[in-house]
Amino acid sequence: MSLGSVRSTMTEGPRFRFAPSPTGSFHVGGARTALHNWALARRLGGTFVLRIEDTDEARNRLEWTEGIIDALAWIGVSADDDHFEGPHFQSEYAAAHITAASRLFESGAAYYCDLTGQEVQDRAKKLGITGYDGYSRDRGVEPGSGRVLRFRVPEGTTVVHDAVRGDVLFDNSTIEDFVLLRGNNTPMFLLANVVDDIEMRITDVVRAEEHLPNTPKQQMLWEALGAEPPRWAHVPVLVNEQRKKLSKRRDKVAVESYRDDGILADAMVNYLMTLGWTPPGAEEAGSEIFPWNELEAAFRLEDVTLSPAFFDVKKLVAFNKQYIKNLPLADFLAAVDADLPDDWDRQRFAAIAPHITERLERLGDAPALVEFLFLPDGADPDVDDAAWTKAAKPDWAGPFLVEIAEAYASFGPDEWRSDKLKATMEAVMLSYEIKLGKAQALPRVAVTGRSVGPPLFEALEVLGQNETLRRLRNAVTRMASKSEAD
RNA sequence: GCCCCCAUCGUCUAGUGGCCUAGGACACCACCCUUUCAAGGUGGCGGCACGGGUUCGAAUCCCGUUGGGGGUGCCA
Repeated sequence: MSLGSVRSTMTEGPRFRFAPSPTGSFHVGGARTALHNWALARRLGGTFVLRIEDTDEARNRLEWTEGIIDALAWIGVSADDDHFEGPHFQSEYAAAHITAASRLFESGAAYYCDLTGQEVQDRAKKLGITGYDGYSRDRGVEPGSGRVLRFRVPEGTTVVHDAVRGDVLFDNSTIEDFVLLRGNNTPMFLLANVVDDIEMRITDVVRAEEHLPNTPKQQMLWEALGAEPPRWAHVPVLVNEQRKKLSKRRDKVAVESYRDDGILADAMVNYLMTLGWTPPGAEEAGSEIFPWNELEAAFRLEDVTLSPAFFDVKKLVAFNKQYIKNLPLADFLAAVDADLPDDWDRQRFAAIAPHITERLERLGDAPALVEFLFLPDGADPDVDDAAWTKAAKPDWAGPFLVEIAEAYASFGPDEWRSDKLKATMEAVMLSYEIKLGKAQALPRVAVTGRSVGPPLFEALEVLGQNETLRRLRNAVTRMASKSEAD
């Protein structure tokens, strides 16, 4: 990853942008917006511009920015791709913001006001209105310390053409003369944002719906600055189970936290894309699982839904399960490696891995499933008492266990294979008139400590004859002591 | 309060006036398969918020009601 200014080689085509503020973690909603912009930029042969809106938090800039770029890379938005441009930093455009503000003042599109925040509030209260009443519109206030620059909202109606929702009309009389420059002469978000977009020749603004109410103000600024406004698109917000906008405080929203939980990037990307949109062909396919290149080729703003979407972790996990199951073994081993204890024998894990991939919801579930294979020599697994009691209950359980242990003891070194282990158990169980499902229960608890896990005979093959016999004999002893106690 | 947006199964959605007795995915339930658990297969449960219009015909168009959400800073 390089933080140097990466210039896109794309010179034509639409220019999209993704403009996060560097506040630490990367929000899943932001990830979805980035994905939308990315899909469109690539499909349309355009550019994805990354701009870090770091107006006042410049100190941790590098660190946060690296985090954002890494998170973007994780979801496939790669800074090395030809369609990627940036990062640009809002803080580096401060001069342009001030210049634009001056132009607006000189043209009369904006004016200074010397009221303090408190005075504005007091006036509003007295007048029975909310917000600013336009007090200084025609007072001819000159620039000066403590004076804010406000935009002179013209009369009329502002029409926002939105690719997702169609035309949205705003009566300008409902929009107050908003602040462009603070009393300390620093630019407000709205101004900085618009000036940056103009400077970066942005043609398409695709973002979450929460920005829709800002849009008429921004559009008026574009026009006042003599620029042609971009194409707008506002996608619905992501909400929690209470149907509130996902928030950092209440909800688990950090992309990194899902990654750390063992959610695969492809699963996250695929799931995020299905919120507010369905890939065409999903119904015929009976599945919503699609590779990125197909999602990218099919995504259209016009097809995006209009209502907020619940970020459902259950469905995310369901997607993740599919993706883990479909992962080539080598990729699975690489992905899960970080979740395995350092001292586990990787070769041994690789031997059992094919039998656990379809049993995992998250990568991090892997260790618990096969722990019994990685105990120090001579150590016994923790036995689930309920599972043991249940498996040991039938009258035949004890004698059957003894016979299995004896049969397995007679295996030669080359015979210790899952197919033979299974065949032998099937032969023994015949005289007990039980099925394999019942027969394997006690040996399973004896060897793994639990009633569920990977297929037994495959696990035994990996465990090896010595350790298997030791655990089986241990269990035989336990059965014996139990019947004595009775 | 004011402005804006939205409204199909529990959830994500398909549906752009007749193809809808409303389709799929996730979740849930049952059965089958089975070496436990998974996976897989089959089936099931379950929805057009409400009220008025328009129309031969409305989930689809219009109006209203209700409900939800977003925004309303010298935050971004």
